[in-house]
Amino acid sequence: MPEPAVAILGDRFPRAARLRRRGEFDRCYRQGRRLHAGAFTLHALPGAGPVARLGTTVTRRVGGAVTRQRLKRWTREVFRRSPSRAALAGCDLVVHFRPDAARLVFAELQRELERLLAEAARRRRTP
RNA sequence: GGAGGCCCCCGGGCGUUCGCUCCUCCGUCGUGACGGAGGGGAGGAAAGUCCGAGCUCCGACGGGCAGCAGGCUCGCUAACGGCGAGGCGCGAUGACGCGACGGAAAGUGCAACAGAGAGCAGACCGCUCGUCCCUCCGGGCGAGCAAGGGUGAAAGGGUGCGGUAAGAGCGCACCGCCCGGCCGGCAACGGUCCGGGGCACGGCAAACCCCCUGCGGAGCAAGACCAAAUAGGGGAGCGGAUCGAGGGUCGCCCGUCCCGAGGUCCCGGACCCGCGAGGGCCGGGCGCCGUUCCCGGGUAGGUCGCUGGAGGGUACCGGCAACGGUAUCCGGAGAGGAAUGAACGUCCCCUCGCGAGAGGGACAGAACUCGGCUUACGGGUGCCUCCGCCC
RNA sequence: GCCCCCAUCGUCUAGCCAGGCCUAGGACACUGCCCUUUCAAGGCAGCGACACGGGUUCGAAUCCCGUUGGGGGUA
Repeated sequence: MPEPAVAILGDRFPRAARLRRRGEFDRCYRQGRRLHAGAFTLHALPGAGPVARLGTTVTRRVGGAVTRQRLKRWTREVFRRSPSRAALAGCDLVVHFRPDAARLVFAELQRELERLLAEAARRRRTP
């Protein structure tokens, strides 16, 4: 059976759509294009895979475990429903939060992250 | 009504949509995914990592020294620095709370400054007597004293009476203290009916230390297993007894078991000499096969460890209680860049607003698992204490 | 995750183990004055700290407990 296409994936977010190894993160940091928002950075690395893959990193300086987990969950939620997701198929993405991300609320994060995702998708089509 | 104390409980509920993770069942490809159905899915502190255990590895263990920890008594417990009850001390008007609470009549040490004197002490101002000088005030010398003043955190019992030149446990009464007996209590300790002692023995052991008790180390990134590559590789062992250099583990030392180069004897030999008894020589063999162990090589990855356990609820029984016993019921997370989220409706509480409505609802996220402690934090029931007012 | 260590002026540090001499010392920096035509250098003076909360002691930066905040090791 061929790998499931993005259209079949829909709004779902299984393991195949997540970065899971140290090396994959490092490759994004070193070779990926960086896009900045107020409190976080998006590292985007184009690839040949069938789906876009996402990883999230938060420094301990951001806050306690609850704060850091919340940011990761929000990030996944935005990515999962993002309209730019299909256009980014094959890309490896890492969202890294900086210490002042603790003051973010969901609506603000959603607006900024959507902006970066759309930008990444646009630059991929027209390099 | 206001301030507080103690114990216990809860940690938002219901519904819809889109997702995540694990388990079971079914189906398809195929042995791991995908699809479908059903079910489970953060806490009272999951936290800090401060104690105590289980579990795993370091080969097993004993003794001494060192080190560390604990330290009123009796219980509870797998264990504890935890909990319960009791004793003593301190704090609070009180309910109640807090306590590193063994030893200073073993030794060593410490006590700045002030003060005459700080450890088996001391006489600065004083008090008294004698004597001398002096008109008086007062002063010198000798002797006795420590009541009063003063210094200090601390100055060798307190109050009163007697006593005296003035004084002093010098004597007496009461209080306190020490020793012994008696009584109550398992004990810590208490009582003070009894006897003895005029009182010596100050403080600090979160100073060294002494006494008693306990403790091997590391930690699930412990540890175990698996396919593949360097690699169809290399090395050692595969009879017994005895002696035994030495080696190996928990900070050090010693010892037992353990491992063990090698020696001796026994043993073996298809080789050499001899007719033979036997002697010599060689050997614990080489090659091949089998088997055990080591190196490669425990690194990245995968699987296991991984959740059912000193488990929880209820009832009865024993116990003041902590807790224990019996019966019965329940099944309560197991991820791995790491699952509980997002959006909305409604109910509950609080704030703002005449109102429609708006905003807010704490501390905080499992990572091998338990028992505690500590810290953070929202709310509630009950009982109790003190104060004010009313009847 | 686990295991350790540390905390003193704005910065770097001494004192801590054996408590009192600490009203906490030094260097650089900062402020003012002197010197100089001016600046620098130099001299004098000043400002300025024991992370926080309890406890032990007559007395705590020092000893003990807790909290907070930093740092390191470990695959």
